[in-house]
Amino acid sequence: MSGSGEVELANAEFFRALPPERRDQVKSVLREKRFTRQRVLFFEGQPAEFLWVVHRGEVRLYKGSADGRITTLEALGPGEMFGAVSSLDEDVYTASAETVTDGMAWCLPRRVLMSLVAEVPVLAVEILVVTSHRLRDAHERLRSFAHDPAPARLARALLRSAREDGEARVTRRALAEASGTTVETAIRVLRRFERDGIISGAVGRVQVVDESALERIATVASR
Amino acid sequence: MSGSGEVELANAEFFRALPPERRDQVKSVLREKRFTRQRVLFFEGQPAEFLWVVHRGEVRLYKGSADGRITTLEALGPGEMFGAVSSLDEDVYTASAETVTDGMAWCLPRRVLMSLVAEVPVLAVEILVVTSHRLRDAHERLRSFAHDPAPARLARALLRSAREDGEARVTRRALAEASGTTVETAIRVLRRFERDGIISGAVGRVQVVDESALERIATVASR
DNA sequence: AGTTGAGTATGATGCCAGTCATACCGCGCC
DNA sequence: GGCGCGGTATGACTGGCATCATACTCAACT
Repeated sequence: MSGSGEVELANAEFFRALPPERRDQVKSVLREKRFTRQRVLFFEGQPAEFLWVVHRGEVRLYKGSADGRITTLEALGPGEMFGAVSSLDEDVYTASAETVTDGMAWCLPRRVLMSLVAEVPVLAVEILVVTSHRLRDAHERLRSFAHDPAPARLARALLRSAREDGEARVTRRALAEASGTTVETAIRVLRRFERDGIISGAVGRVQVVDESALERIATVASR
Repeated sequence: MSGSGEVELANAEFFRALPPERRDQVKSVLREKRFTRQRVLFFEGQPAEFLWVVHRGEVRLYKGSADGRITTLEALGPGEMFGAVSSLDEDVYTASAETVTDGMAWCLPRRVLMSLVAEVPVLAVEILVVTSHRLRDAHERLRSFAHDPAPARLARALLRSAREDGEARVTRRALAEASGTTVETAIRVLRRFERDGIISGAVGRVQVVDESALERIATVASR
């Protein structure tokens, strides 16, 4: 995620790789989907109809387990795309998408995407760069989930969602779902961070005070 | 991973997207790297010099933690590529690669890869399809690592590495590293599987007897 | 045959974290 | 104001899994 403002079509992932004249052409096919917070955009398993690009607001991709637990896979902000992977090589979405805040997203129909990529192959490179980055990210989180203790994973999640000023607008629940643990553990750990002067807490908000301490916790073997 | 035989250049990932005349041309630039088992091909953090494609044998990508524990990210067989993601959008490898068996791999220098993609953009689509598939895979494992108990994760790893006849040539150690647990737990869980008649064990080898039972354990909330 | 080492196996111990139950607080809503 | 709800918080209980120590089996090597 990269900031919470608003992004021009021309600067958004995917669209920025489009030649300007094409961009206007595509614009007419685009649907604009306005949304309020905590709305499901699509569920895992539904037919992948669109490539989505966030214009304003925040969206998260997640997966649910059989027992109802949820894991957040990606948090996306203005300019970032999602649904591309499913649209290109699978016919259904392989994760669910939910809005975090109010906002708006552009939707590009799958068929248009396909023909666009066929005509303007550079688009594939653009999508590839984004996908590559996310794959590396997923690999690193995979390693972390495999062996890192909960405090380290939570520290990572905190650093991820904190802005430049160190503030993170996230609930304990959101942090838990992003770091593969439960709300209770998140609360306990964050409470300890607060006692140690590493963060200061508030409702639905966490202020990172000692960033380097968090980074130490996130990376070190922790014992 | 897809079988353990040998693959023709023309059928390998990446190369199959190349027009035949180009293929011969590229062939002359290719290096053939022969290897024995348990050899490190490259470490995480080293400059990404090549795109690799397995010709014969098995290779795995992995990451190590500060405390020495290892997580296997991908297991790759004949025809499958790796190092592409790093080569394209980063200048260093973002994971380590190690051979599992004896075999051979083709190495395509990074510069050649870059210019090839620029000239033959369809290559980007080919790489994108592979990368997309791996990203979806990584996401699913991420969910599994976040909340699934060790038996479910091990069952998954077993199903992944079993061939059509149900035999998996893996050590307990390899299974542990692929499922985010320890050798001891892997042993314990596999022992229980064996008692329950789900698998039959041997040194460095596991025979899946009751595949559907494994699938149940892998997917169900396990309690 | 004896040695070595890798893989496999088991039990004891302890910690970490998940579950359950409960409670408080602030806030929006009726 | 009273109510309900979501987020936060805490304590008691429980269980899964890691750690450590130890030992067995088998194959390779000498």
